[in-house]
Formats: sequence, structure tokens, C-alpha cells
Amino acid sequence: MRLTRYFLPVLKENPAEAQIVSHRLMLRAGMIKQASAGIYSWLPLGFKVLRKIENIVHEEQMRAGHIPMLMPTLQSADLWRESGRYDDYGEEMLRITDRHGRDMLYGPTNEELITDIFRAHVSSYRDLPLTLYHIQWKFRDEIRPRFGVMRGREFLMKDGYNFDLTKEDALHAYNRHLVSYLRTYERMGLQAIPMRADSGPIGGDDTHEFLVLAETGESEVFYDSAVTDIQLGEREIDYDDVDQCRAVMEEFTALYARTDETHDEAKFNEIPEERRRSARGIEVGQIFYFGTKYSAAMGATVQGPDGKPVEVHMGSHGIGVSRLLGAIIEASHDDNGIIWPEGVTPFHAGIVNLKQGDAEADAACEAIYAAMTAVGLEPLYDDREERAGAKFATMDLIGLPWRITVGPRGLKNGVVELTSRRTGENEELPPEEAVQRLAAIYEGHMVRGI
RNA sequence: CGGGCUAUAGCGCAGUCUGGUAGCGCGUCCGUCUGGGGGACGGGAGGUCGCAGGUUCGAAUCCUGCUAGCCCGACCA
Repeated sequence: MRLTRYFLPVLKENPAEAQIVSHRLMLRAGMIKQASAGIYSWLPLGFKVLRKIENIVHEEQMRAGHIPMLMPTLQSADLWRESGRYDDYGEEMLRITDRHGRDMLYGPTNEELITDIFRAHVSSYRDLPLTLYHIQWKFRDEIRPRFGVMRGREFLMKDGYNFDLTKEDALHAYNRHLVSYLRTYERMGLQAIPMRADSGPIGGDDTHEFLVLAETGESEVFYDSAVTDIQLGEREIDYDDVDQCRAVMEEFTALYARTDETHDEAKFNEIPEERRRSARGIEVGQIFYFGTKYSAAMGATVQGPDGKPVEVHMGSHGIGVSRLLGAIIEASHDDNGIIWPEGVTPFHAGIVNLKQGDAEADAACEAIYAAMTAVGLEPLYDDREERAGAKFATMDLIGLPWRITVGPRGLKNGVVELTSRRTGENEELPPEEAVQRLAAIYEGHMVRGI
């Protein structure tokens, strides 16, 4: 993409309403624009990152054997009356009446809809196990939306639902999700720690929240510092392997890590004192096992091998997709702006032409642009008639992890500069080598964008 | 929902107390110079002063009502 043809309305000054760094940077980098309280338009740069995150979530869900689909944002109140949650959910649910006077709602979650689909089409134990998921906009009418996309009213969420014949099968689904979530977050450059949590209005006994440590987090968390040393890394996972998934789950949840809702001071104090940590965290996902709560209420049964109806065991699992943008920025920025992890960056590298209009510099930039595109990389070429300082400032603000700087001075010696946004490290090398280097860096980090 | 606050050009703000027909910085447009960390000079464009009503010869400014948004707290992917 050439910057002169793109739409990137960056701001030099901080908008007054933005208090936390991710909100400020998303506004300044021209990623979002507030439409009303807690509701945002996603401008091209923000939309690009949102789609990349969404695609990582899809890839990891499908890798774990979960089936993508799409349910509507508007739902009928009838299903919610059936589950009993129409009254339980309270003011947070946005209720709407259509022209015929029918009660509708903008879905805050989808347990009812998915259970309705399930009971209509699944009748045999032989169709199990089944895990369906979608990535769809939700609406929760928060009393006080704040922090930009971190606590919006309208937000994009991946929510999935597993249906299993037995509790054991459902617990495997639980573990499978825990593992797949770990991989999902790691691919985005995040460390999200699973913590024992409270189930809230979803209900159920077993639940973990995934928290990204950040000073601006809304949750207070307590943990054993050793948990931050555990990484999934490159290890091979067979998501059908019950024992392996359980082992990984146990590895990641053995050490103490809880939110304030479930914090147990006595157990916390059993940790050696030098490893006790209290901090703040951003909740980026949650997994639940809730047994037959919805299947019993809504009559979701299958016929077992003996021909008798069995209420299915269910769980649900969510990832706050739009919130993740905020969480990633909170975890990865500096005074000059955002620093995108390679996995989610909107463009793979920026090309800065220091002397726009100089025949050699222009030609060199075009050649790099073509070479990057040829190997499947997506560059953002700053071809504006701006001075070097302005171009650098823009690149730093929008946070592309790599920058190729092209100027007449370097070109005389046949080199350009490759600079890491994160470390500031700078290397002079021939243009072709810079492109090769980028191709190697992004090997394994290629995510379909838009 | 309790407490605090704001609304004036795309963004950040002054002007309101003491009424007289709206200003600054950034951005933006045109031109010249410049060219390795938000450059300089010159010239432009851009505003129903959140909305409605009232007081007044005259309202951004005073009065009444409303709306929207922000911050702190109690609740939540």
C-alpha cells in the first residue's frame, strides 16, 4: 500500500477523552473513531489488525477441530425466556422491539441460539463430540463503557460451544480449548495466563480466565511468579490426544494464579514469599464447563447407544477479539507509539523514502515494494512529500515492526537500512538482502489479512 | 446508578465572570525554499459556539429545559 493512496488519519495531539495508552494510540494512529459511547468505527488500519487477529483465532480454532459458523446479532427473546436468562441478564442486555411488537435483543452471548440449533439438528450420540464457534459482534449495555475498545458496549468476540456425551468428554473439550487458546495468544505475541475465575451469569463450576498482565488492567490478579516462565512454544499438540491436552492444562494451571474473585489468601501464602505477585490484568478470554445447565433447560438431548435420551454436556469459550487490540497495545508500546508483534502487524514493514522525487530513491523504493510483494509481504510505502522526521514519527506511531529506510546517501553505497521498531537496531544492507531478511523473519508469521 | 466535569473549526484549547457579532496552536489547501527524527517563510479555506426556548436593541457569554460525552466508584469478553 502506498501511503498517499491509503486512509490513515493520524493525530499529532492526544484526544482529550482517551485516558489509557492503548486508547490514545488507537485514536492517534487513525485506527478507530468513536461513534457513540462504547461503540466504534474501525478505520482501515484498525480494521486490518482486527481481521488479522480474527484470522489467527480462526486458524487456531480450526486446528483444534472446531467448526466455524455464524449466528445473528439480533435474537428473539423467546429463546431467552426458555433458558430463564431473559430476566436474569438484567439491564446489560439491550432489548429491542420490532414493528410487530415482538421482543428482540442484541445478543450479549449465544448459548441459547446454539442450543436451539443443536437440538433441531443433532439427535444421536454418534454426532458427538461437536464444537461449533463463530466470531460475531456482541452488545452488552455497560453502565460505564471506557478505555476505548477495551470496554466497549459493542465488541467482537469469538464464542464457541462444545457438546459432548459425557462429562469426561466435555472436560477434554475444556482442556483442548485451554491449549488452543494458549497457542492463539502466543501467536499474537501475548502472554495470557489462565487463572481460576468466577463463572458469573454464564453459570457452571469449572472456568478459567486468560489474563494479560498490564498496569491498566481492570482485574486484580494474584499469582506465583513461576507461571510466567511457562510457554507453549513450538511443541506439537494433538488435539485429539486426551492425555496430552490434560497434561498441558495441568502444567499451566498447577501453579497458583487467580483473579480477586477467587483469590484465596491462605493458599496464596503457601507460595514462597519471593514468588508471590499481585498485579493487574486484562481479561482476554474465558472458558467454561457448565454441564447440562442449558441442555436441561432447553431440552437438548441425544439418543444414547441404548436408545434413551441423554442431556448433553456443554461448555462455552470466549475470546475478546476487539479487546485484544487494546491488550496487545497495552503490552507492547513505547513513548513513540505502538509496537506490533509480527503476528498481527497491519503491514509487514514500512518503506520510508527520505527524498521523495529523487529519481534514484523513488526507483529503489518501488523495487523494494515490488520485491516484498513478490514474496508475499505487504509493505506500507510512505511516498508522501514529507520530511524524514515526519515519516519516521508516523511509522513509529503506527508501530510497524520493521522499517526500510531509503535515501540517496545510502544508495550511493548500494545499501538501505533495516530497522527494528522494538529494539531500534539498525542494519545497512543491499535492498535485496533486506527483503530476504524480512521474508525470513515473517516465516511462520504469515496471517491472511485483507 | 451515586459523585465530579465538559460541550466553541478535523484535533488540542482561549474567549463566558463583566453581553457588542469569534480567536490561537496543530492539521489542511496554494506557492517558494528546504531535505536523515513532526522544518521555515508567504498566502488561503474552514465555525448552526451541543440542541430548544427565554431575557435583551443585541447572546458563545445571562436564565430555563433537554441532549451527548468524559472521569472516579459499585458491575462485566
